[in-house]
Amino acid sequence: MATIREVAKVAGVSVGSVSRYLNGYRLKKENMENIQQAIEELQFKENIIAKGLKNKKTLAVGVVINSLTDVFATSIVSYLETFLEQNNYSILICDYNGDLDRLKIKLDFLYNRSVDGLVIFHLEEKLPILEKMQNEGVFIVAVDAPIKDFTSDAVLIDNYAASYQATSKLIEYGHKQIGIIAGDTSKYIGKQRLLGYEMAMKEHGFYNQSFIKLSDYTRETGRKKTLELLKEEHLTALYTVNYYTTLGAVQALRQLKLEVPEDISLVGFDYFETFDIFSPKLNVIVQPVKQIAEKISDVLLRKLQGIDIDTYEKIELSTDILWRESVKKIN
Amino acid sequence: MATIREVAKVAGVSVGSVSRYLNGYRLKKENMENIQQAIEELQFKENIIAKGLKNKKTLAVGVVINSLTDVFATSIVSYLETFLEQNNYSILICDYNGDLDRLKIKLDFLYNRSVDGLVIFHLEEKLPILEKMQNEGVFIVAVDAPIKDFTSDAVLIDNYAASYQATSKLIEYGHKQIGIIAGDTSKYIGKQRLLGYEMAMKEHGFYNQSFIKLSDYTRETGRKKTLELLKEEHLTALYTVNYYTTLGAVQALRQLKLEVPEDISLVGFDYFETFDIFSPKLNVIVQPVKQIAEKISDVLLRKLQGIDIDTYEKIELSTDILWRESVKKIN
DNA sequence: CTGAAAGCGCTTACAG
DNA sequence: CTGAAAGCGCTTACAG
Repeated sequence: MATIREVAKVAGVSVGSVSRYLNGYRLKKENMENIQQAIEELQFKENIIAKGLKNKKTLAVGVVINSLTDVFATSIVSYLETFLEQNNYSILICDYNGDLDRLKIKLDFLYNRSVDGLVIFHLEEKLPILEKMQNEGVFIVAVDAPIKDFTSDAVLIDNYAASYQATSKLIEYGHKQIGIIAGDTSKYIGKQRLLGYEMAMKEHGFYNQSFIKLSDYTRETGRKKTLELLKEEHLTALYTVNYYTTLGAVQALRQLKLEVPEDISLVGFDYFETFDIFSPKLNVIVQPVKQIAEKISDVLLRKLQGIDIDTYEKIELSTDILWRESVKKIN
Repeated sequence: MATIREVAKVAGVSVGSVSRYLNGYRLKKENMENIQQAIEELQFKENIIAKGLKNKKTLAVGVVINSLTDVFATSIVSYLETFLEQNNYSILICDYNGDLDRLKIKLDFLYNRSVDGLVIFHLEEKLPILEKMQNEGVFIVAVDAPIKDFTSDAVLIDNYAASYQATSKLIEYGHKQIGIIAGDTSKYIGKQRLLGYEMAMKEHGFYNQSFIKLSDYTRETGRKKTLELLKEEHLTALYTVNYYTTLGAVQALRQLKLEVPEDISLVGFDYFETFDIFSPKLNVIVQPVKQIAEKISDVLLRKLQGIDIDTYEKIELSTDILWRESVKKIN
């Protein structure tokens, strides 16, 4: 727990010189060597707190996700943590489990912690605290969905194109009766994912409103809506718009003793290893998790370094589709 | 971004008084009111960094888990984050994905951040950095497994009893040929979970070494080992010692077209919602996730408040068993 | 290139 | 109960 002051004494220089050395300035060669030696001798570790007090920087980034048990979000956070750590930024993580009041508490908490940056997942409504933070110089990156009426950097995927492609591909395979278990279409992601499907269906004249069920991204609702939809309509294919909905659909198909792809084809969203216990292997839209994390950290680190501070980027990444065994060609 | 100094000026008192007020000391009633008013007027927010510099406290706790996509660990962290946040502590989260070098880097990072506490999951080998941190006053809590030759608080579950109970229950149901896909038995958890099984089997004279396969907690190895085991031995029941191994076993049984529980009974470890897409519903050992988080934060917060600083607790929580449809009674 | 000094926003022992 | 002052461990404009 030596301080810069002790290092200075041992090295025979002033504290200012030690500070400069630590911050990469060039000193007289001899001084640099002496300082380095003193640092090692004393096992000096710089005090990030004290540094932060002067610099008005905490080297901390708040990350807010809905749930820490959401594998999609945490797999992004996992990469992000590594990238930021490599740049000496730590992550303060918070989740709020869909409770808006808790979200506000957590944001207040991060505000009080004076984080330098904030990464916020799937939030669409602007909150006053966000503006306050932004005004005080906190860089905010929205992930998954842009925040309405709020200018910030955003890293998104092209949800519309993802759905459009998946649906088109099903159509290519001869399907016309394609159902969708959509998400909350009052929100950005849900809307985009539904629109892409609708566009593809309309282009081929297959659009039918009764093929559409709205759900809430949970497994259980996904399961119920799938059961409902299949009771009402005869479908040859089904498209489910997120991981948990896909799980629910799989469960429903099993309850109905429908075989995939013999009885019905299935395309899901978001790949996770767990899916591979299903046979046949599901066809799924894959989000570029690592790339998303890279973009978030790129955008954020640039700003944190003071580069292009007042231009905002909205980055939209394309998705991939893992085409395996759960879709059958029909005529 | 008002400071204590400005508040003092507006309230007509000294900075010391404002500081005392903020820290809960009683002042003259009038002064307290003036200070409170000034705080609101100026929207004063205390600077945790500056506070930390004086107090030598960061109000931050490092949390190290193997993988941010491990739902078991993150569900504990989710509770933990809430409990700590309520006490004004933030969580710095790190994962290392099984890479010991990365683990060391992350621990160094947390050391440099001067965290006040450290929660470290499933680490068994002591590392020099841990001793260094402990010597400098960082409170360390081991979760999942105790750290060998290292004295710290620990929050564990009774793995031995969990296995013993599960196996005994299978025996009660008439099973004698009970296989186990165990974990890494060179490690604490793997060993304990195997020992409990062995003890139950031995007590009834059913022990047979060929019923045992060692695995590595991954789905894929779990799958392979299950296939091997069932090719070699005729079993009426199988016990799998963690979540991912259980997933692998389910997959293997499916490949072999074995029905649960008609053809073979199955007991798994760790309950997660995902399991419920399987029919029949699996019988699983359940760890008390929320309680684990509570104990971690209790132990840690006490120490952080300076209570019982030099006694260490090893808390072993009992598990529960969710007994549902995947075990058949036989005679 | 480098030292002396002021200051970041707090806390707290000291004196009254 | 409270003010003045020193100090936590750094950074940096200023002067040389």
